[in-house]
Amino acid sequence: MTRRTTIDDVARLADVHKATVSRALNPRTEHQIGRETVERVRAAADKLGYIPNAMARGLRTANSMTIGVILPDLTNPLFPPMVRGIEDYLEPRGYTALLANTDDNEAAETAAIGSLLARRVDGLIVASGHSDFAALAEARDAGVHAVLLNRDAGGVRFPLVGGDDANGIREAMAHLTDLGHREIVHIAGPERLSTSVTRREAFEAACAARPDVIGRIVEVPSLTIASGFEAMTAILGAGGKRPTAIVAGNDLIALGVLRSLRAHGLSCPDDASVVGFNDMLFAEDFTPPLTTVRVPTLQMGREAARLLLDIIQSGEQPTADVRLPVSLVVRGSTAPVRP
Amino acid sequence: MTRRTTIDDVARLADVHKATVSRALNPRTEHQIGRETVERVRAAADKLGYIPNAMARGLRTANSMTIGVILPDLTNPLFPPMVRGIEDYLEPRGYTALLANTDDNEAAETAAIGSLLARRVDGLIVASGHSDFAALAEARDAGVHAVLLNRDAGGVRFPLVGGDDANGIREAMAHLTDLGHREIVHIAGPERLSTSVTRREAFEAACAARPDVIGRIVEVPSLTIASGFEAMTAILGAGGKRPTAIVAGNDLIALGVLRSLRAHGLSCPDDASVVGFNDMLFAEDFTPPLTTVRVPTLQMGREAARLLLDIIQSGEQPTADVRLPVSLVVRGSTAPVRP
DNA sequence: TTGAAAGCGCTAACAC
DNA sequence: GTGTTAGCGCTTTCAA
Repeated sequence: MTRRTTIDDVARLADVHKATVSRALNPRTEHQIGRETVERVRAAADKLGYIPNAMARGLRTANSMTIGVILPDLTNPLFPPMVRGIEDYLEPRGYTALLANTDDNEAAETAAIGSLLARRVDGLIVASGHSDFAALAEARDAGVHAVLLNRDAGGVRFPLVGGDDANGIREAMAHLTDLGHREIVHIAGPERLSTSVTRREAFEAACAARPDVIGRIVEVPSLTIASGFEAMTAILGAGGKRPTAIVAGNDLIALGVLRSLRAHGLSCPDDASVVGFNDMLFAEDFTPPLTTVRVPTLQMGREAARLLLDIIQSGEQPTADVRLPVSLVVRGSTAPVRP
Repeated sequence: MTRRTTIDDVARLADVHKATVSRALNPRTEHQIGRETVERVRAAADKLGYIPNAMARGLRTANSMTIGVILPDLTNPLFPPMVRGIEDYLEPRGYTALLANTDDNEAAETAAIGSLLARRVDGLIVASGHSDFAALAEARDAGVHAVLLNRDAGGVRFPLVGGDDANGIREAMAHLTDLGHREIVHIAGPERLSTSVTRREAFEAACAARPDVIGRIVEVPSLTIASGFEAMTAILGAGGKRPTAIVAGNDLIALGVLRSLRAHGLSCPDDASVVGFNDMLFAEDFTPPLTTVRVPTLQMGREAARLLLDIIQSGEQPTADVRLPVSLVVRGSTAPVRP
């Protein structure tokens, strides 16, 4: 890699001091410099293909124009839209996102935070919040600004941008009861995830408000297809009355439920209705197309980035969390209960 | 954000010179320092929570330990596994990936390259290659090392890591002809993508080798569900004999084909067999589950990262491209041709 | 409006 | 085995 052009090269060619080059090329200080000089500097910079070194600038200005994004697994379809939303907001503002996958694993969380702090990120967007995210405290101690995305964290308090999960469950339950369902099982995600708790509580509240509805909760250890499959298989294997509807903790669980139903020779929605959560990619292409709660993941990413940049620029912590509206999308996996 | 601890703080506490701290904390130079001193420095660093400033280090060493990843759209399910593979390889080696989405748009490509060059990435992995990626020349001129992932680029020559697409199409065609299909349409992606060209040529070759097979090619402008839907709708709308099988340029197109079939009240695979390409996430959950060519995207990402780091460390350009094996996954969207 | 000088935090060459 | 010195490429006082 041949030596890159530096500000001194440009200064020499334009026959000015490098400080002048710096000012001429920075939109915020450009007005301090004579019109003609700016032109000359620009011409020189263009000619040499000068691209300022962001590391040198960052070292001097003490901000890296870089945002760390911590998520469990990019391969989980929930996250790419969030990341895209974040990047779309950051990019035109000169910021770059640094991604770190944690796989819900404490060692990786610690490593991720360490790597991001070493790169002196100006802020953190944490989409992998859970109740015992110890490494997050390190970031807090380092004075890094952070915003939580989708999932709340336990110990460390940062503002949260999420969807209105409780309302999503309410709508799902209203839809199912309208269809005549009275025996409903909620397959809930692990308690360490705030979204699981919110959804479960909303489910319980909805049942409490409708004494004719018999609600039951099954908790699974992870929000995966496998967990959904196993939970549904257990439900079908157990004796007693089969529920007529399932409210899954998320779409992956719902997909596992669909697969289990199929494996048992049962039909959805004829033998059981299923509702998912998130409206992830391809939810409409499953067999049957999934009725689910749409969460505006792309917009959530944008909002998180916006909130974080606001915090960085103002230096103030915001007062309240941001809850974006969700909406029920009715498709083929729900139907009136069979007589 | 309170001032972070620097190497001088650690030096003061350990009562050594900062150069000693630097050496003691760097695994590669640690042996130069006395055992006891290393311990003392480590203790001091731990106590202060010292995390070296990667920008300062990068400025001094002239490498950022950073790799730029250029892709069309993270939201396209083809890419998250590749990115994950890249990150999994980079992370334990101290590198971080910087993502840039281009949306197949020239302005964004230029902006992406510029932003990555400003951050002085040590190398580039380009998953958005196409025949007129002009901005790539800028990277080449800057002396940046690069590896192409999945798609080849036109003008600028860099090593490519991809799947054995030609063989994938051969296997798909063998499968279809075994099932008795003789009228087959290939819905090909745009010519600017090397994968489209390779697949199309393999399709043509397979047809040429089987004179009893009537192959036809329909080209679409993008590898999307919408393109697949429109193409299939046009095929069904046109008079003449309907093909008994479709070889889609990728899974998204195949999905569009499935949707179109359904919209026309036709059944897959009864009225037409469909083969996709990539085996992207959830291909097995569609209606019907998609027969497709599995491309090892995660492994391709790893390989690309490995190749790039090798190039960076050795300074040598590799001789040949890397082609990873692909395999046909037979599922429900293909069946024997109806008599 | 522009120049000079200092320094961000680190590592590498050179001393001893 | 450890200290000294210089400098990576930039921005930002302070002067003029």
